Amino acid sequence: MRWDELDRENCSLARTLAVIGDRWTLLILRDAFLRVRRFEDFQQSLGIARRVLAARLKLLVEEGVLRKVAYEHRPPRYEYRLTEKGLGLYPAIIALVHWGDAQYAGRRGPPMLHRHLACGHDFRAVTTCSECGGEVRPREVAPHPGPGVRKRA
Amino acid sequence: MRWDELDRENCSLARTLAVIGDRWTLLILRDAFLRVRRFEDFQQSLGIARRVLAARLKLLVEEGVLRKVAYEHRPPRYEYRLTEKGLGLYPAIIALVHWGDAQYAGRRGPPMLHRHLACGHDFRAVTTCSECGGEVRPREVAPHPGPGVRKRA
DNA sequence: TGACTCCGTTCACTTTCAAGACTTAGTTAG
DNA sequence: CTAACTAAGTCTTGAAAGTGAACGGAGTCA
Repeated sequence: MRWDELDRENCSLARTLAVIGDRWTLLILRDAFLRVRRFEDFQQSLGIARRVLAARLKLLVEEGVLRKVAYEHRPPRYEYRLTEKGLGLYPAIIALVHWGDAQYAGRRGPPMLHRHLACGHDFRAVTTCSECGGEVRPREVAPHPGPGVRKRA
Repeated sequence: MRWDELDRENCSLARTLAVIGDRWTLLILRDAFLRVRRFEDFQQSLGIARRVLAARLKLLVEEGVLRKVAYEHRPPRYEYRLTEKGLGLYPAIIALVHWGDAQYAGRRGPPMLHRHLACGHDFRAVTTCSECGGEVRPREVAPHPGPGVRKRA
């Protein structure tokens, strides 16, 4: 199967990865959450090939994850900002960061901390159940077909 | 920058993506969470090139995300199972699935539902703060350097 | 003996990526 | 007016990774 057929799969993860699943996109979005907005800044922050950066930004704009906002008119220059849809990826990104912190931080601790402004503390992300509020553990979840299933071709 | 230099970056997301950030790995892990365990089953489920599947499984075993368990001795055959470290990726995966559900599910609803066995209900994953228990929203988080920071080279 | 199973490996391409030079459109300095 | 500079891409070229199909090994089954 080629990658560009993935978005037709009957799986929300596959459709998500068709948009943000390549090697660089989540790092671009991490930078976006850290208020990086301009082509040149993304490029220098990530060391990504310019051609690839241009392609990724284009896709993210087409998908509505980022939007281009003019910040200068002569010459016209645009910056890239997260949309609401893009902001919706925050839980996934913070979960990946937290996994990296747990697995790869040295004895000195993680390179970044995250302060929850609502309570003022540095926090870990905890995945909880929308129904009972309890923490969700992988072995306590049973996936089953939902209303949107289609049969495999 | 080449991809194999990423794990030296001073960022937990970069180090995480160095392990699970390629196009197929999260789909392999999705299958693993759905109790797919054998080479042939991964290959047929995903339609991935066998060469790539072999390389990914090898890396995931080396990284301790999966482990090989013998299920037959003559001829020796192994299956791939999630380790505790691998199970730790569940919050990230469920967050990505939830984003896909929210953005791409048709009017009939998502293709898969997830039942929380602790309470018996189908649930959404909610990212909450380990300190105050409140739901975390992206604009309410301030990242700042932690004890493990190193200066950029 | 021959067909079959499972887990990979090899081969012959095709596609994507990395790194840096180049382009375009406009601004600022001399 | 000209030259240098900036930002946002685009182009080029060799290297790397991915694709799909065929092949191999080690054993089972009829």
